[in-house]
Amino acid sequence: MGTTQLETVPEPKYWHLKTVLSEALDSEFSVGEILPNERDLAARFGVARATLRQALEQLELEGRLQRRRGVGTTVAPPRVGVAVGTEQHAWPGGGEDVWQAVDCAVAAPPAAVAASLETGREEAVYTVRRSRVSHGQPVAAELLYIPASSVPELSAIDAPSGPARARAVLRELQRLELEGRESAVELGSARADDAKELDRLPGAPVLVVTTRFLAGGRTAALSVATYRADTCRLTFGDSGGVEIHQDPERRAS
Amino acid sequence: MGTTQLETVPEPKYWHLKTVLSEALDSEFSVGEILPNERDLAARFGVARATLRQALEQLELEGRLQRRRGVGTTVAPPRVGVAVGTEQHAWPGGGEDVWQAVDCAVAAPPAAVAASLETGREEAVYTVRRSRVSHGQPVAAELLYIPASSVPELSAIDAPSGPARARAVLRELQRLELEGRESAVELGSARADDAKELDRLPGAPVLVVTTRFLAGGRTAALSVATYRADTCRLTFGDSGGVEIHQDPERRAS
DNA sequence: GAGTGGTCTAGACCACGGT
DNA sequence: CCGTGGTCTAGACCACTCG
Repeated sequence: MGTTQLETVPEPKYWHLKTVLSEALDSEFSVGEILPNERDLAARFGVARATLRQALEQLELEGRLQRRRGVGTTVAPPRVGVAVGTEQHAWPGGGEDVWQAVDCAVAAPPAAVAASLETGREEAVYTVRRSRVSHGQPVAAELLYIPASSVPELSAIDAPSGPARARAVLRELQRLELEGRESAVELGSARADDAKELDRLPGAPVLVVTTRFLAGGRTAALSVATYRADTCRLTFGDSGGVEIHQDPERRAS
Repeated sequence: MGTTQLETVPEPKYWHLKTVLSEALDSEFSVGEILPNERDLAARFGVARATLRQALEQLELEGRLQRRRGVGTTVAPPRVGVAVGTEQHAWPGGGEDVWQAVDCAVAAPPAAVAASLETGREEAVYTVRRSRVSHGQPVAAELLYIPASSVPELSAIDAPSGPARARAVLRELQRLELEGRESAVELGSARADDAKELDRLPGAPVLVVTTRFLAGGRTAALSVATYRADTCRLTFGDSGGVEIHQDPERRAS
């Protein structure tokens, strides 16, 4: 009996909300501006707070928003482009480096790392922690795994634990002839320790860049770097590392 | 009154759940196996379904699980490595290509694309849709923007709309001398059309690879490719594109 | 039609950051 | 202390897949 089938596609509320908010961000807000709190926003749109939050989560994932507990929700600046994989034939720590050595331990690596390094299961490797800062904000945390066999000249007690030892290991690495590197990027979620260093909550989305450094026909070092997915755009260039200032296409709806 | 402050760090339930489930996946389940449904799992762990879902969401984000409405939750296979940015100096569509041309339209591109192409705001460009399949599964959807000025020999009605015209445009592109390319990777969420092609729901997490093809001192073409973030690991190699069969380090907690 | 995951609600309490 | 976002609950209904 004339059951008018309008509203043909019942688009989810949160999806529609996201679109509306996204347009509002473009036209009515400027970077850094603080949004009304979640309870007010939910009331204003006539939805439950959970639904509103679902929309905000998506916008945060896309780098449009930044939310901080106890503070509020702010409009995020455009993602910062961080160069990865330039200086194709350079060891980590060489030349002027964007990374800062934080610490260095000697320990057995995770199983997957050991397999990639083709070291024994329980064989200890140098584990260098580094952090990367861009525009005053921490953007990445890295763990660099270096088998002792890659730096044979180094004695384990060469320097006191800490940044000094980390730098000593990296310095020693430069002596090898680097034959190439292979990188992979995938989505992950921040472990508790990385999250702390990145000023995010555990579980925050990150881009994990795994790089194998090849020398002497094998993997001489392995880097696992986790970048903040909300604030970073990873750039790979073969054109001399030209900085792209162009805003990438907004992928929102 | 001896308020024993055990449980020192009230780790969120869903986080702990994620860890437990993750270990269970490693030890008690095999790839493709189907998990109990969400209501049963929630009951078994004594949490609300929403909490259980929060844990599952994280695991899906990390590529450990695959959920499909009306079907169930299954254990996902390891992420497939897809090569990006190899054949550094090749145009899209050249040689044996992993991409398949789907369609080609002539339309005004999004503002951000127009800016990157340095074309006029309303200037129409060829917009080629391509899709990429790996191991029988769709892994990426791409939009290739090519200004008419990059393929001057082509007449707009050279071929009927559809794959044939798409291939004609790509063929024409080969005539230019490619000077380099710049790529960037960032996290995004799938638009409705891309989601459909990738067999996912709108909003699903994707890795967006934006590539500028440089010729004649300017951007001759722009590719925006969206890869399924749950199933893909993007590989960048300067060592001849050696396939890495090694499982990357699991970033789960 | 039965069973699955996806959406949505209206509450509650907690952890954190500033005042 | 108050206000913020983060977590959690116990329901309900919807959209989809498949037998």
